[in-house]
Amino acid sequence: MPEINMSVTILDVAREAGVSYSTVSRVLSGYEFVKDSTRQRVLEAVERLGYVVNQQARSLAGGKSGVIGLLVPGLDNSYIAEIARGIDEVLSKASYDLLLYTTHRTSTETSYALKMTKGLADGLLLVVPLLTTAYVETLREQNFPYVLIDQVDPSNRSSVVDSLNRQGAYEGTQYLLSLGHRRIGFITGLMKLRSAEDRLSGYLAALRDAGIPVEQDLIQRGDFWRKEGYEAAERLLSLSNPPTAIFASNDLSAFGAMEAIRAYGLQIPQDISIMGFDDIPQASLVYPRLTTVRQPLDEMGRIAAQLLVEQIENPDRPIHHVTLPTSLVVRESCQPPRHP
Amino acid sequence: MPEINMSVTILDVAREAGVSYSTVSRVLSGYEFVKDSTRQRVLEAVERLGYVVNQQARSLAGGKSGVIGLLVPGLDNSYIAEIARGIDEVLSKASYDLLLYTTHRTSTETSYALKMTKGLADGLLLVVPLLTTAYVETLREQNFPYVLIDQVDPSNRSSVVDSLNRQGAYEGTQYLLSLGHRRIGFITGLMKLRSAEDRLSGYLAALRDAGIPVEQDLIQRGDFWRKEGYEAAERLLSLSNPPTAIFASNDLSAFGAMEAIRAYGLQIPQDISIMGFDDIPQASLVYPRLTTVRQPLDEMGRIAAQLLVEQIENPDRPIHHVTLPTSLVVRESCQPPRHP
DNA sequence: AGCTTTTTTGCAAACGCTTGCAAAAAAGCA
DNA sequence: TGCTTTTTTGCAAGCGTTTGCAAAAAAGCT
Repeated sequence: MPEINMSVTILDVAREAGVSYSTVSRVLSGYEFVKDSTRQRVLEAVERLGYVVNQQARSLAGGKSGVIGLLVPGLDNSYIAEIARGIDEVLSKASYDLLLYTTHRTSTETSYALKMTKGLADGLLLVVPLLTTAYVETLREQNFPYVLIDQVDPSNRSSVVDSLNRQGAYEGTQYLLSLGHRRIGFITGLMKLRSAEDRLSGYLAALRDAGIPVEQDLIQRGDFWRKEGYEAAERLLSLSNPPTAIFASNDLSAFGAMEAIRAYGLQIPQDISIMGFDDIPQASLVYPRLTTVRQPLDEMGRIAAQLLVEQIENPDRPIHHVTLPTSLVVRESCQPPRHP
Repeated sequence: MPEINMSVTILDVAREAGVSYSTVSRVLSGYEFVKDSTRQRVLEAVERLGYVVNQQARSLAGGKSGVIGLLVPGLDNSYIAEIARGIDEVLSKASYDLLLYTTHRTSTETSYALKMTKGLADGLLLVVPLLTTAYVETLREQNFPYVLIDQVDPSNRSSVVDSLNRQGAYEGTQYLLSLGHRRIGFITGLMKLRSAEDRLSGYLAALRDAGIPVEQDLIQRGDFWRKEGYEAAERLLSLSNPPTAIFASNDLSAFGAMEAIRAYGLQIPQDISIMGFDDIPQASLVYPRLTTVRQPLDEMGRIAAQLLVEQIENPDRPIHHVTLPTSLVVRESCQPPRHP
C-alpha cells in the first residue's frame, strides 16, 4: 500500500473506483451532486493508490491552483518575515498555499509577477513593489487579483494596505522633541517609495509645528538598508554641529546608524539618541533596545491576505485602501540630550 | 503594440508568423533545425504580440519548468537568507528561477515537496528538512533531483551539503577553554537534527580532550530558536554554580541567551562570555558583537545549487556529500573569566 | 538530371485535469 | 402507474504546450 505514488493519475483512481475520471474530479472538488457511496469509493481509491493531483494540469484545465503568490524584494529583512506571518495565518485558514518569490534582482519583479498570473497562482500579494506602473496595469487589465502592501498605486486603482507613515514619523519626531532634542538628524528611506516620502514629511511637519527651522544637512539619504544607514549616520556625525538624536526611516537603517555611532566612539543613548521605524523583532534584540515607531506588520499581512482572498472569491468586489495606525514603542535608545 | 499580453497563446504567434505552433515551440526551445529566417519571423511575432509562455502547459506537455524549488523551515532567520543568497547566485547564472516554499507548519513539508515534483519545479533544495525519511524516499524512487542542505540522509543515498559542525563546536569550545573558562554552559539545537548532535558532540569531545569532566547541568536543551535560547540560558544562570561562559548551538539561541544574561543584571563579556554558531549578519550587529563559529552559509547554498543543476542535467550523476569547513570568528562577546 | 542525404516543417497525439451538456437514474407527486 | 423534476454520471471537448514521426524541401554528390 503506497502512502504516496507520484505516477498515479486521475485515470488510475477512476479505474480503481469504477467510475469515470470526471466523477473523481467532481469528488475532489467537492461538487455537491455526487452520491455519498460513490464519493466514499473514490476517496478510498485515492488513499489506496496514493494519488497526488497534478497542479499544472489542474490549472491548465481551468481549475484554481489554490496558491497565492507573494512577491517580496528580498529575504534578509525581518520586516518581510513579519508580514509573511500575518499573511500565512489568513491563507492557511482559507486553505491557500503561499508561494514566495524573491526579487532581490529588480529585473525579475515584472517577469515573476507575470509568470504567476498564468495559472501558477490565483492571486498576488506585492510587498513594497518598486515597479508598480509597468505590470500592475497589466494585472488590472487581465482582472488578475492582487493587493499592494506598503506601497500605493499612483493611479489609485489598486487595493492597498499600508500604515500611517506620516503620522508615525510626526509622533516619533515629537517624542524626540519632547525629550528636549532640537537637532534631530533624519535618515530617509528609498525616496521613490511612498512610505519614505511620508516619513520624511511627518518629520518635517513635526519640526515646523514646533517652530524649529529645517536644516538640510540634518537630512541624509538612505535606502532602508543597514549599510546606507551606517553611511548616512557617518555623514550626520561628521557635521560641525552634529545632531543630538537620529531618527532613521526604518529599523534596519537605525541598526546601521547605531554601528556608526559606536565606531565614532559615542554611546547610545548617553551621547546620541536613536530611533527607528517598523519595530521588527531585532529592535528589541539590539542593545540598548531600540525605541521605534511600530507598524503592525503582521496585521498588514493579515488584512492584505483577507482583501485578496475576498477579491478572488468575489471578483466584482471594489478596491479597498486600508491604512493602519502606527504607535510609538519607547525602549532604551533615547534620552534627553546632554546639553539642553 | 502591447509590451505584454497575457491572453496571447502560441497559436496566435504561429498565425502571426505564418508557421505552425510546433515551429514556434521549436524556436523558443532553441532547437537547431529551424531556418534562420523562420526563427527571425517567429521572434518578431512574439515581440509584436507580447507573448508570455504558459508555464503550466509547458510543464504538462513534458518541458522543463526552469524552476528550482527551495523548501525552508521558516523565514525569520537570516541563516536561510544567507543560504538563499548563494543558491540564487548560481541559479541565476544557470537561468533557473528560484521558487521558495516555507514550511513553518511542519505538516506542509511533505505536501509542498511532493507538489513540487509534479512539474512545478525541475529540482528541489531542502534546507534543514525535518521529515527526511517520509518523502525523500519517494523523491528518490521517482528519480526527482534534490539536494539536502545541513541535514544528512540516514540511508546515505542523497546528495548533501553540510559543514564540519562537530569540528567547529570542538574549536569553539577549545577557544573558550583557552581563555580560561572551565565551566562552559552549552545550549543545544533541536536534537532530532544531525547538526545539533554534531555540535554537542564537538563540545563534549573538547571537554574530554582537555580532561574536564562533563557536567550534565551545564548542557541545556534548545531548539535553535531565540526564545528557547533565552530559557536555556535562564536555567544555566540559575544554577548554584553557574557557568562563566555559554556556548549556544546557533546565533539565534545566543541572542536569546544574551537577553537572559542582561535580564539577570549581568554584563557581557565581563560577567559571562557568550558564543554562537553560524555567523549570520546579526552576529556583528548585536552589542557586544558576537564571537561565533562561522558556517559558510552562502557557499553551502552555492554548492548545493551547483550539485542540483548538475544532477538535473546529468541524471546518471552519482550522489555527492560535500562538507565545508567552519571557522572561528572572534569578536567582543568573550573574554577570560573573572576568577580563573 | 537523378539519386541520396540532410534540413525543415506540419500533423497528430499526448500530457492530466476541468467542465458543459445530455443521457440515465432516482425521487417526488398526483 | 405515469409524468415531472431532481440528482447523478459519463462523454467529449478543451486548456496551451511539447515532441515523435513522416512528408516536403533543400542541399550535396555523381
